[in-house]
Order: sequence, then structure tokens, then C-alpha cells
Amino acid sequence: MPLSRPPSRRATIHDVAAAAGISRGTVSRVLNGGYVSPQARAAIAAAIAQVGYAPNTAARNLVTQRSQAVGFVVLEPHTLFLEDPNIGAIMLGANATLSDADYQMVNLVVDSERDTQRVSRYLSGGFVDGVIIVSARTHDPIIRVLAQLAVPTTYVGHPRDLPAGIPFVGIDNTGSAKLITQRLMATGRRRIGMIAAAVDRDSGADRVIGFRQALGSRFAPELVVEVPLYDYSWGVKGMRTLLDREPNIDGVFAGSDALAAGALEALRDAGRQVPADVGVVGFDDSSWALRTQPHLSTVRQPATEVGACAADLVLRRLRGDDVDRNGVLLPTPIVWRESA
Amino acid sequence: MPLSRPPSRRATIHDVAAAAGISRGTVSRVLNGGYVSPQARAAIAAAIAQVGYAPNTAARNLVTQRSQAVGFVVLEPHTLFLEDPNIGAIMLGANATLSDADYQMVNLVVDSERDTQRVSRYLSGGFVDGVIIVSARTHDPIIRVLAQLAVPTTYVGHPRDLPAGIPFVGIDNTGSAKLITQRLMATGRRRIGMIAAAVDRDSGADRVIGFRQALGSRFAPELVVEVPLYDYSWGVKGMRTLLDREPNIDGVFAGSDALAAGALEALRDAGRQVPADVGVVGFDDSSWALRTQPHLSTVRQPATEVGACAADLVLRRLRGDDVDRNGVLLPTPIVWRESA
DNA sequence: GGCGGGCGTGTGAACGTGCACACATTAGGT
DNA sequence: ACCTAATGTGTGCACGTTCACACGCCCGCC
Repeated sequence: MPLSRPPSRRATIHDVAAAAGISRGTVSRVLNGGYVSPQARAAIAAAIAQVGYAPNTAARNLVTQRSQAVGFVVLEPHTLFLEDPNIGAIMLGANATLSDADYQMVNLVVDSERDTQRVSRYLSGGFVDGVIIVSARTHDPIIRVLAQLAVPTTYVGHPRDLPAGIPFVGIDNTGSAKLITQRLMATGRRRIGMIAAAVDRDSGADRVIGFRQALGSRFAPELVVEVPLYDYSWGVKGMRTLLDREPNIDGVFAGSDALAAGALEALRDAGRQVPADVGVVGFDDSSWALRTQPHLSTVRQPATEVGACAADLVLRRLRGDDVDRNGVLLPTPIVWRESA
Repeated sequence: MPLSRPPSRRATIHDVAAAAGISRGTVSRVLNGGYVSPQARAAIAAAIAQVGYAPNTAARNLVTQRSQAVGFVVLEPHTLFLEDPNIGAIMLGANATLSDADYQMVNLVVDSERDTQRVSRYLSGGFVDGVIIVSARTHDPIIRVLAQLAVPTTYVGHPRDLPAGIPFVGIDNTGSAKLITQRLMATGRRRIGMIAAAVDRDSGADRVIGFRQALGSRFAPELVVEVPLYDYSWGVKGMRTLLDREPNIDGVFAGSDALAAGALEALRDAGRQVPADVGVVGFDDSSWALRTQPHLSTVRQPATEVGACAADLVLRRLRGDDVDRNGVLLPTPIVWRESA
């Protein structure tokens, strides 16, 4: 004799079928589309309302072998996640695209060693049909785990050790850093420094490379100050260090708008005029850029489009289309304002 | 005769059992704990590695009737989500607590009408054991949907129409707004205005109520300016409006630090000294507060703790403990700095 | 009038897992 | 020597769903 179940158990398709006096096969058909008579359809609709039925998607996934969900994994320690204006925009861009295709975006944050393991388990547990990875570092242990995952994965950005054949989407950090530095030079600046952050990530490292390429033989390693975070207060500290090392500095490329805003404060404290004495450029074209005095010249980072593109890449692989396995780089217009 | 399956299908517990020459029951036991001999354990471990087995968590959930996951639903339009410094902190606080209990936090963003429906379906589909809702508006349609959900739900904040018996966690917006306004008055300010945002949310509306309570008979409705977003640029605009309406204004309570920072800019443009001519206070104690000149006096919002507390509430209900159905309010210390 | 085909419905077999139970083996106590 | 307990292992069923198939019905056509 079966145990009596708790009365609060969820209604199943059987309950609906019983209440409507029709077989569960037909109930399934009205849910998923198929030939059903109007009478049966009506009876089932009434029964569903009566018993308060909601389909158990987990059970459905088990048999259909797909979940209509895509994981969006953010690999960030606390601080970066809160401060970075791009991640939110990438996420919303991805969500909009997935939503249009009727996919559920499932956002997982990795904030500790334990999270890494649990999230890996989750992603390989059949809850998602595809995965988007944001801000992976070189040598991130999760890269190995995901490589042997049965699920299509797309990276935003491309860590150096990303195995070949895994698509990614990003921006040309090297090229845009080079370009904006060159334009800084074109305005007559001679002693140009850089405040670099997150150099353990490809995005951060590539901006330094572009900066170096632009300066060529005029590149001076001591004028690149590395700070841990893309953060206002580190912009202040980084600029002070630069001023110590080269009091006659007349140009600064900051790795983000937040850093640039901090740099502006440090310059103001030191009595320098921007852009008269020192030209300052940022990166991101975030809300910081219009919030400073003067407004920042910067590189527009198409974060929303990046997210949409990553989602699109996953969706295309889900449909079985073959996609460009070499990755996609989106253009980054330079926005010229008053700060340089 | 069964069809031959695609060779790329995922390994199941049966494959492991076959490879190890042991029944699947024993494999299940080494996965979930139970009496298993060392030899069998070793053979199974080898077999798992050989066939590349990862348990199908969806199937496990189906039989165990629980998912070890908690949904974290953010009900925000684009802009607010990107600008609000609290949501990220609440999320990370919740994640830390859930992670400690070995629960997976699953973050779902609602950004459109379509999202509302898909997320409701997801939440009622058996993928989560509990739900945390952030920043619900009064009359949000999702409140009704969630009310009849079989899953324990906790709100962060408490919309006016939240049905009784549903626990929530928040801060005393009314009380802290009243307190900081009173301290503004205590410094001798006589003509005090407010820049209010998101008044369709309980948090925003309650801050106006507290402001009004503090001023009592001196309250002047025209000195409350409502703006749509907790955003720097709206702070600028709000402050300009206040200056238009009351050129002799000498105190301002802004509904967030970002608004306060904007107000500082507008005041600077108008040639007023802060705090000499006008006292300004904010709300949140976010990174904005130390980024302005002068630093902001503000209300510290314990966002991380709010998230942790919400997660704890869900976990306790999951364990069957009975929790305070009237909700929890966390203390909000006032931080007194230079701006007032 | 038999027959093929569209329509509407019911039925059984999966999907991959955990769990209760049955059973087998061994050790230890009376 | 027998019973009991502890330790291992195998088997059947259930979870809630979809899907392929089979069945019956009615229509129109040769």
C-alpha cells in the first residue's frame, strides 16, 4: 500500500487528466500542441485551473533532453562585480536575445572556490543547454572543467589559454588602446603614462600591449602603473604614483572611465589643468564619462552588443548551425570629448 | 529492438555500473553515501573517470523532489539594475549564505513582460526550492503569481500589497529618513528639500514619509522633487529644480548617494558652498559617498546583510523551522561626514 | 461497399535517478 | 551451533513528463 502523500503535493498531469476525465496524453498535447478537440481543450483548461497545475519542467527536460535555458556565468570576486559597469550591460544584452528565442537566462555567480565546484556541477547537471562565460582569467580552473562539458560554451573575452575551437566574442582591446593612445599623441602629448588594471585578464593585458605599440620606441615601462581594480579610488592612487614618477607627465590613458575619473581628481589636487596641462582618456564610455569635469574622451565598449552576440552564438550552435570558431570582435568607436 | 543512440549521448549511471561490473544501486550509494566496500568504490571511481560520467541533476531532482537551488529574482528595468549599487551587494550576500549551505543561487532577471511569464514558469517548474525577490513594485503582477507558488518565497523590501504571511527583510526606510533629516535640522538648517526617486517602490515612498515626519508642520510639499531614477544626472536636475523653487534652500536630503553627488554638482554650479551654505545628506553609504567633495553624510544600508538575511530566511523555511512572518528590519547606522 | 487517410484519443515505454526492500555474507555473542 | 547484528550488494518501483504507436471514428473516393 502506498504511503499517503502530504496533501500539499503539487498537481501533476495525471491529476489534470483525472479531473477532466481525459487521458494524460491528451493533456500533454494541449500543452505542447497537437490535434485536440475544442471540447477536450476546454475541459482540460478548466481542470488545470481547478487543480492549480503547473508543468514540472524538470521532468519535461528529462525526457526531451533540453532545458530551454542558458547559463550565464560571472567569474568575479566581490568587488569587481559591483564596480564594473559592463557586466550588467552584457548580461542584459544576452538576456534580451535569449528572451526573444524563448530561452531562460540563468545567471550564476562564482565568488569562491566552493562556488566553482558547485557551478560546474550545476552546468553539467542538465539544467542548461548552453553556457556563456564572462571575465574568465587565464588559468582559471573552470576553463578545463567547461572544456569537457557536453554543452555549447561561448566566452566573452578570450583568456590566453582558451582551447582552440571554442568560440568567443569580445572587442579589440589592443587595437582600440593603440588608437586612442595615438590620438593622444596627435594632440601633442609627449610624456604619456597609463593606469592599467586587471592585467591578469586578457582585456587588461591587451590594453597595455596596445598602449605600448602606439608609443613604440617612446614607451617607458615605469610610466605604466598597475592597480588591482577598475575603480575610482585606484585611479586616484595610480595617478599620484604617475605624478611622482614623472612630474612633467602630460598625457594619461586610464584602463577604464572610473580610473580616469579618479585620475582627474588626483590631477586637480596636484593643481594641473585638464586638458590644458594633461590630457586624459578612459575606456568603456560608461556613465562615468559624462559625470566628470571635463567630460572624458574614451573608447566606447559595446557591452550590450557583446552580450547579444554571445547569446546569438550559443543559440546558433544550439540550432546546429556552424559558427565561427575563431571568435568575433566587435568594433569600438572612439568618443572624443573635452578631457583630451 | 531499441534504436541505436547517437554516440555522443551523455554517460549515465548505467554506463558506469556496466563499466565497473557492479549494479547501479551501488554506484548510487558511492555517490550519495552508504555502505560500499573499498574495492567496489575504487572500481566505480575508475569507471566514472573512464566513461566521463556526471550525474544528471535534473533526474535526481525529479525523484528527490528538491533541487538544492534557490532563485534570486531581480525585477528591474535596464537602467536601475545597472546603476543601483545595492542589488549586487544583496546578491553577493545571499550567495555567500546559500553557498555555505551548499545551495546554488540562480539569478533570474526580469526585464520585460515576456520575462515575467517565462520566469514565473521557471520558478514553478521545480528548478528551485525557494525564491528571493528583489525590488518588487506595488501591484507587480509577479506578486500574485508567486503567492500561489508551492515554493517558499522571501521578499527584499515589502511592497504595500504584499500578502500577509510572506516574510520579508528590509531596512527601516521611514525611520532612517526621519533620523537623518532630524540631524540635518539639528545643524540649524531651516529650508530643507528632498530629491526623491522610485516612489512607486516602498523604499522610495517610505523615505519621503520619514522626511515628512521629521519636518512636521514645517513640511512643504513643493520642496519634495520626484525624479525617476536613483541616478547622478537626475540628482543634478532635481537640485536645479529645488533651487528654482526655493533659492534660499539650506538643506537637502537625497534619496541616494548618487542623487546627492549630482546635487553637489548642481550646487557647485550655482555657487553654493557645501556644507557652509547648504547641508547635503544621501542614502546607501555606497562608494559614491567617499568619491564626492566633501564626503557625504549618509545612511548606511547594510545590503550584504540584507541578502544574507533573506537567504537565511529561505533556508530556515526549507528546513521546516517557523520564521517570523512579519518580516525583519535591519538597523541602518547613520554615517556623519563633511557634507552636512 | 471497401479502403485509404485525416483527425482525435488512449497506452506503454522510455528519460536518469534515488530509495525501500530483499537478500547475501560475515562476525560476534550466548 | 544458533541467533542477531552489521555490512555489502542487487532489484523493482516511483518521480512527471514526452513521444511513438495503435486504435477508433468519419469522410470521400474509386
